[in-house]
Amino acid sequence: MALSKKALQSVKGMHDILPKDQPLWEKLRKVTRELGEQYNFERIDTPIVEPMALFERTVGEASDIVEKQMYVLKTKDDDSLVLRPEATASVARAYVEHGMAHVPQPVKLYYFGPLYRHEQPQEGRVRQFHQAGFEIIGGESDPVYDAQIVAMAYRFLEEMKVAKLEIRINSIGCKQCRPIYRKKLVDYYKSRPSCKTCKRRILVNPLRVLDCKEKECEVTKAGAPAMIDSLCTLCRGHFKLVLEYLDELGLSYMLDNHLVRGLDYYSRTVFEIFAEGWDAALAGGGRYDYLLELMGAKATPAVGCAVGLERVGVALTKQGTAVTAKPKPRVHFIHIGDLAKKKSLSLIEALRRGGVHVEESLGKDSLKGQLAAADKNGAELALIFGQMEAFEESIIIRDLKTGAQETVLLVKFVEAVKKRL
RNA sequence: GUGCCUAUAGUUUAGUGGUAAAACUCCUCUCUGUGGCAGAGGUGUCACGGGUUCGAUCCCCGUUAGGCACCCCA
Repeated sequence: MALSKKALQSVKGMHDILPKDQPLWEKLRKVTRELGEQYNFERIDTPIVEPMALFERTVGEASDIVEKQMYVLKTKDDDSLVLRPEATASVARAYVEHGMAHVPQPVKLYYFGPLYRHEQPQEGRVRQFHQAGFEIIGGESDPVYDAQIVAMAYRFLEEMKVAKLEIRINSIGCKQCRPIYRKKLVDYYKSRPSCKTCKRRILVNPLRVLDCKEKECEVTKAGAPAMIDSLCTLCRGHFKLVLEYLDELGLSYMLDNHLVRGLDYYSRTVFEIFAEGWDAALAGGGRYDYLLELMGAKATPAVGCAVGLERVGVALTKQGTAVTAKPKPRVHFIHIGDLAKKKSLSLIEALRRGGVHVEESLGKDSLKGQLAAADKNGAELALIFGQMEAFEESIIIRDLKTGAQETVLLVKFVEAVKKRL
């Protein structure tokens, strides 16, 4: 029985990465790997499925991710598993589980893989999406790591040739100063006009009012107290150093005291990187000194970033600099007749072993058809091997541009082909 | 989860209340000894389900998917 239409379609918000998209993804993988190696990070791959509790605790019960975006799986044992909605918690889990606190600190790890969130798809937002991320776990809560992480995220986008980047950065303080700020903000909002959503937000997750884009909130938001003025001495000093290190690295940034981020585990530094003209963050990250503690492990400072890979692709397309396919094969092997076809296999094999990128059309038998295929593939040379050549132990090399052709002996034809490329 | 818009061939699109068309692509043939050309043919349950109608690809409703925005986030 034929499958239904729906069964023949990828599920909503999850897409095939087709051959034509592969050059982009190959480059993304390459940049991830190279950057990881350059900065002395080690690769880690964690399972796509994790216990649900891992994210409930760490990302935040009130966050959208946990409230409504997780793909939850019930197992036969009645465990609740989820398709991971983000990777930082998984990496931190691995750090704890494998006792990485007992190797030289900090531990630097990078990953590349898919994440799952049940959201409404739109530009730059799909349900299965990919991130490359870099995490520094352990050691001190040293601002130099924050700066390095920002630099890496920036470098990543630079290496991918995304133009006109803008770093927005903020500090959201620590356990000591954030509650004080939160109270200030709540008090401030109580007596002022704001939109419906913000009236709710101010009760549930006050910091989020700073993200609001409603007209009603504009004036109130503009006059709202800034976190940066409420930072405690330690956090202020920390943030100041982060900025100084960024200056030292020659990275320009924009202070954005409305930048808060949605996940509970962030503390102090938070940042996002945008490409001009598109209001979607291409990369983001920050410090998460409380994450391991939230997991019930020993409090351990950490900082990290993630790059939204689909978004990098969208940004490149918008900027007209999409990554394009590699050049096509340049040599096309053509056979004529059954005897030649049989012998062709080992000749093609010899070319491949010799490092020549050769394409064939062994499935076609007509000479014209094969030449047409060679032409279509943009080959520069055609190698023509027929009955006569098989007897003479030779092969014809035809230049497809000029039409010039010449017969060479098989004993040295691989070299002859190479010479002409 | 909400709102608006959209759905015709592999792709980009036209079109009509009387069951479809163009361009490009792909496949086959003309064509087992020389390509780009040409000619001929082929590739569609007009997204799915229901309703109105003598008749629906077209009008109406629902579903699904896609796009955009909200929300949120990478």
